[in-house]
Amino acid sequence: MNLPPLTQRFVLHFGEMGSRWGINRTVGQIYALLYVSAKPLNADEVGESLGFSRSNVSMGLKELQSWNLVRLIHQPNDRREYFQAPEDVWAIFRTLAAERRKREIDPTLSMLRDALMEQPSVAEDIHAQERMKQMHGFIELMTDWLDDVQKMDSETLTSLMKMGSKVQKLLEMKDRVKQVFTGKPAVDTNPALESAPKTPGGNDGQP
Amino acid sequence: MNLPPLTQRFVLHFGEMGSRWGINRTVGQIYALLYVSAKPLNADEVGESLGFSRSNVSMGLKELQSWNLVRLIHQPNDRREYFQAPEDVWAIFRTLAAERRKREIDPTLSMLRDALMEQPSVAEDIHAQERMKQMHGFIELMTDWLDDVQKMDSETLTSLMKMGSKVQKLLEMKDRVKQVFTGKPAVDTNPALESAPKTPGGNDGQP
DNA sequence: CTGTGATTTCAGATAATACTGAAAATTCAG
DNA sequence: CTGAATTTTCAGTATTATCTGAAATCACAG
Repeated sequence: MNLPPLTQRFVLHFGEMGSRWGINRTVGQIYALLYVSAKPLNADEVGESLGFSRSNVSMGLKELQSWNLVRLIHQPNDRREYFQAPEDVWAIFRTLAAERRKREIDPTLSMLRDALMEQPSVAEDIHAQERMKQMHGFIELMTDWLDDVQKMDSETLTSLMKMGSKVQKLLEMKDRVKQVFTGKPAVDTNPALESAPKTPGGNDGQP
Repeated sequence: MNLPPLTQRFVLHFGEMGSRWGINRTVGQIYALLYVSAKPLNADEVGESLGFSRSNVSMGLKELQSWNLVRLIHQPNDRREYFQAPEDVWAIFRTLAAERRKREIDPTLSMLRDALMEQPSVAEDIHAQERMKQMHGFIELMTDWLDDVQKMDSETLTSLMKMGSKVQKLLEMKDRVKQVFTGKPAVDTNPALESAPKTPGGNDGQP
């Protein structure tokens, strides 16, 4: 491996972290290299740079393509395939979230759905099914929310995230505004929202 | 393995998914079993139920403890250690998020921080460092947001998530309210991000 | 078509992980 | 203390995943 120092550090780190992220070293390093590279690379260049066999690179790139994490392009007058990683970090995150969800969440969701349709035959399974129901509800809440926010554009999401927990204050504000219009405390589908410290009548005593 | 049908399906599924989630089959199955179990189990019961050797169970439980995913308790008049998985799915999620972050994100963040302090020595590294800067900024945005959000209680979070992308509407509303105070339209290159505290009358919701 | 360059496949080699049983260490009642 | 019950460690084995080189397949200019 003969890479400039910063690039090398980045690449090696991704290789090592790979195991924790559920990808292998090769794939991690290839992605890292493509991510920091200023120009698209072909498979030989990747193999050369990282010291992997040509076939290993081929499999790694195939894996990355199956994750939609690299784009395949062609240079004029060159039959070889060139690869690049998309630049926009938000786009990368969206892709990653979608793919991981497809592989790591959806199968579980579907298994849980099936299990919840069954009639438990023994006492232990009654409790087990109740637990699965809780898990199912939670995962569905999370994935539905993710679907929703993934529709928003990156700038809006950035703004929201920078607000952090201040969105809570906005909710309270919304609530107060609503009261002005309706003349009575808002009774939303979301009871928790009413636990605002400023809400005139209904402080139910929080921690 | 001799488990009631629903429990068995759940356990086997977690075992298989384990590889995708970066844990091994044993650990996945043990956790699944504890999760659906109505009562705490000791290591022998776990091993018996799942058909694992006693030592394998011991290592699996150790792993789960290092993730803070199981709680160790004692029964009166019984020297054996019993294990249970916390019930609250939100609490489980918070633990999982915290642990995964510690293992899978923080090391990368720290590597990126280091790399950004260096002076690139060759042209390629200048570009590479710029890419690392983008990645670092994004990850920091996400983790800071997560820190913020993790402080909120589960009910509030549930409400927010059920709103989904409707929070966007709130932002717009906030913006209009601000116009009333400042007498001029908000800068719209970044419509949502008026979080700058410099706006004279516009309290954007400080703690 | 044909031949060359490029890519993929795959059987076997290598490396990494998971699992077990036996032995060591720990815990605690008596 | 002692010793039985319980848990942990660890060396060896089994299993699984990764990687390679050679051969097969594919793509396309001529």
